[in-house]
Amino acid sequence: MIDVKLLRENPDLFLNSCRARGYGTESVESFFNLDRKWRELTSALNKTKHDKNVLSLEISRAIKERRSPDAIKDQVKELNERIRVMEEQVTQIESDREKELLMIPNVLDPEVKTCRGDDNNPFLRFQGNATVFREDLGEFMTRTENQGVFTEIDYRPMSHVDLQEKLNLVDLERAGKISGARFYFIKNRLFKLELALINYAVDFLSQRGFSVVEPPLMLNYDSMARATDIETFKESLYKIEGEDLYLIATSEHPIAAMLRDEVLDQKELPLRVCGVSPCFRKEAGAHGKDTKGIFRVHNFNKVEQFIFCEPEQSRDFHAELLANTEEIYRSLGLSYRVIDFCSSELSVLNARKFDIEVWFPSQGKFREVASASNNTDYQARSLNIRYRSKDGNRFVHTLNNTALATTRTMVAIMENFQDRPGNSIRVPDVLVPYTGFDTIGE
RNA sequence: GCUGGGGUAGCCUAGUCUGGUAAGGCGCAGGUCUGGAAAGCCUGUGCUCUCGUAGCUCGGGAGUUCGAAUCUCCCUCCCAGCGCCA
Repeated sequence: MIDVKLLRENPDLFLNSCRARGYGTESVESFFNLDRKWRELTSALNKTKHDKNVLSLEISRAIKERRSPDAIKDQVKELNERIRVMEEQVTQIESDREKELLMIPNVLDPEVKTCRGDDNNPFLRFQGNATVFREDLGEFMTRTENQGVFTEIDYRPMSHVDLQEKLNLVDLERAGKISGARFYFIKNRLFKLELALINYAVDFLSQRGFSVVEPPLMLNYDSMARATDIETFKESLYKIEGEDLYLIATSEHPIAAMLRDEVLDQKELPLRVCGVSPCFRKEAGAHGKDTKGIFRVHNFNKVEQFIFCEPEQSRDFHAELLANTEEIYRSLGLSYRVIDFCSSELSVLNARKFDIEVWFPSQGKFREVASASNNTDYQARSLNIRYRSKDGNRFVHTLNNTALATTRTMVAIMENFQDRPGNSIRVPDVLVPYTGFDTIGE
């Protein structure tokens, strides 16, 4: 939720943000219309309530002085009826105004480029040495603005779908039989690799000041609605039938909601939290995309980074979150590019967002593996998370970034570290202490 | 799931029986004092707005009443005991 005071003081800030995102400005205009009506009505209402309070005291006094209060009582009854009618109107206007307010997106970080379409997301940097099939060199160099470092190969590596079937690592068919498309059984050494990835990421973040939590996997409507936006409800969330509960789509949401309605001490900030959990997603907006394999699935495990901090520091911590994930992928030996997001591609919550996209040689594409968001005070205001400062209680800023989602990272490992005939997969060196083996297959 | 006890401002607590418009302490901020500090003393310290001799606020909602932290009902969360259970 945005800052109403700031909106009243500086409407242009929000109008410009809406325009840059490609949203209409109707919400802002409609808000001001309703706000004007609300001011007029609450003023009249408060005056009437004041009159009532005065008369009420008068009754108290009359009783003490042994005078009859009946005449005053009748007056108050009349006022009560007027108050009841006015309150109904105010409640309606407040609810309409609130709806408009929730439609107004966060103010963009001034660094965000005004542009549209994910093809135009500004490229920031490339890291690594990618294995690139000759035919994909054009795509690779375009996406890295000719800064990509690569090793050329003259064949297309096996897709993870074929490889995992060949090596008996995933059973999609039976998962489909019992649950449907986009479900999977992970088996054997691939499962141990998954545990290794989780443990590696948790250790990595623990060494960098993060506490670790396994969150509730379901949230009630109120907490979920405050932690996220309408788009997530439409595209991602599974509802539990007959209960006020939703399966989480990321541990970001329970971690953010964890501190809702709390006032933190300034000393507690920054608060770095690492969340580990399954994530459940309907993928409603992705019909036909990535239908095979485990790249896009209805549930997967993810290690998430989350930071609560003071407003002045959120840009620095955004950079820290990005650097952490880059370091994890670099240490795994995977090549990636970092992109900044276009104004039109950001979610309602985001002030700014970076993505990390790893090179998948069999697909011949960079694909998203991590998403680093700075939600400034937007999420914290909805969740009412504040801290005590010299200037009174202020809303914290919240930031999040994937540390590592297991399925996508395993796909990346399968596609980048398979041998030529697709008989085995090399385990990244940093994971060997966790897996206890250095090869899958053979 | 059952029984009992609880939820009051950032924290702790009084008020609830007997309805009359949230008392006090801690912490925090400012002032006074001081060479500087501590202590003491004074002031402020829930939210909203149009900033007032204003309105709202006692876990949430509904009811009774001129008036509810207080009485009634429903819900919720916490604690203890019992039951069930991986």
